[in-house]
Amino acid sequence: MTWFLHVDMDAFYASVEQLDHPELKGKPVIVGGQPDARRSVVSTASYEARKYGVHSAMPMAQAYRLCPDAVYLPVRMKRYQEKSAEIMDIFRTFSPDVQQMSVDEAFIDLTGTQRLFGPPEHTAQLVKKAVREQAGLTVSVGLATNKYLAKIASGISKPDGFYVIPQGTEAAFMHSLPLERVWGIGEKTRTKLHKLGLYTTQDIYNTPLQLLSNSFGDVGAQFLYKAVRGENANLFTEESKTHSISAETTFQYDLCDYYAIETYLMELCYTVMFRMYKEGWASRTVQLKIRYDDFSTYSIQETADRLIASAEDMFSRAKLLLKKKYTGGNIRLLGAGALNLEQSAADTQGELFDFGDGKAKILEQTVLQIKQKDPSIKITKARLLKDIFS
DNA sequence: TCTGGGGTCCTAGGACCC
DNA sequence: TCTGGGGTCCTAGGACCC
Repeated sequence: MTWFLHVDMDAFYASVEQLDHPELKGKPVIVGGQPDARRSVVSTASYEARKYGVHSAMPMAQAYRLCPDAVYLPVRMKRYQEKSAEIMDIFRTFSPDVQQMSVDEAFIDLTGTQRLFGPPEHTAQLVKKAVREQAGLTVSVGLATNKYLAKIASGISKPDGFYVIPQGTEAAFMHSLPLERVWGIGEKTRTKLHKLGLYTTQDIYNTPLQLLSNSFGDVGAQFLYKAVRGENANLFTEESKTHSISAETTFQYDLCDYYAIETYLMELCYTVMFRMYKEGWASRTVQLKIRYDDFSTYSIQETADRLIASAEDMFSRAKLLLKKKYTGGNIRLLGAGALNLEQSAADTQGELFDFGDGKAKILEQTVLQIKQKDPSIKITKARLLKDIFS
């Protein structure tokens, strides 16, 4: 019998802040953009703040009205990643098979760990204890016979929760679950289900696969059919086929000056390309994303025959996309990305196939190396300098 | 009070080839 | 001279998740 544990850290960003600043323990803490900044949202609210109705993705201004006395803190991603790595290492002392899903959650395969740690229920408690004692944080865990159910289970009794779905009760568990808790069914799908007269997991259970296919397509129907039976066993197992790296910015005030738009686009391209250098990716596809003041959102992408050679190269491709897509108007958000990433090959052919970008790439990578050695050193394109001095 | 940023996967249609 | 069928690659948009 296979057993999977899903571990979800409780209000992760806020909890790390409370750990690093003990005087904040027991107080409402809200991590996100500045509360007085326009267009910022809540990343994480501590459970003390959630009592006031504050939750993730809520506009900061609204959170501030609900809970003006909360402590508002900016996101310190590096710190959370560091803490995350520490906790993942703790997980790996319980099983060699740890699958990290995001900064604050992971699956731990407990199949065959009985000899070392006892039954899975016991091991789950050991994991909670180890994280609490060694990392100073609480986590919620779900234990089930497949990853899909373990993931749902971990959300049942948050925070500091523990929920087991015993073998043989999988379908019964799903029948007891409100639609809002079914992973993979969001607001749009729920509305669509309601229109079909389906309000519960049991309603879906009693609907023939063929009927579901008519409304949700073969893949969607298959997902729903299996979900309500607790049978999405291999949902999180496949390696993802595609990878992408993107960066986007929502401006505090809309942009309509073409030169300013291009300058931000350049900054985004440099951000994306520098990450690709660091992580060893290559790509032939550049994507541009535009969101206007009415929130309408458009994207355009173009795949070339040859790889993006440098940040400058990516910028010139993105500029062409901007020219094609942007017809004027107020831009609220601008994004740039590289899609269909491939492993970057060793740079042995650089001289042979130098399309004039070789120098740009070497320059950019040198800048990156200097920045990595000493992050306090500021080197940047003259066009971006205004950001440094502003 | 309008609505962040970074991802993955799916669909439907078009281009192109055999 | 009214039009098959399959496969692959690409694109734009949408749904969902953390």
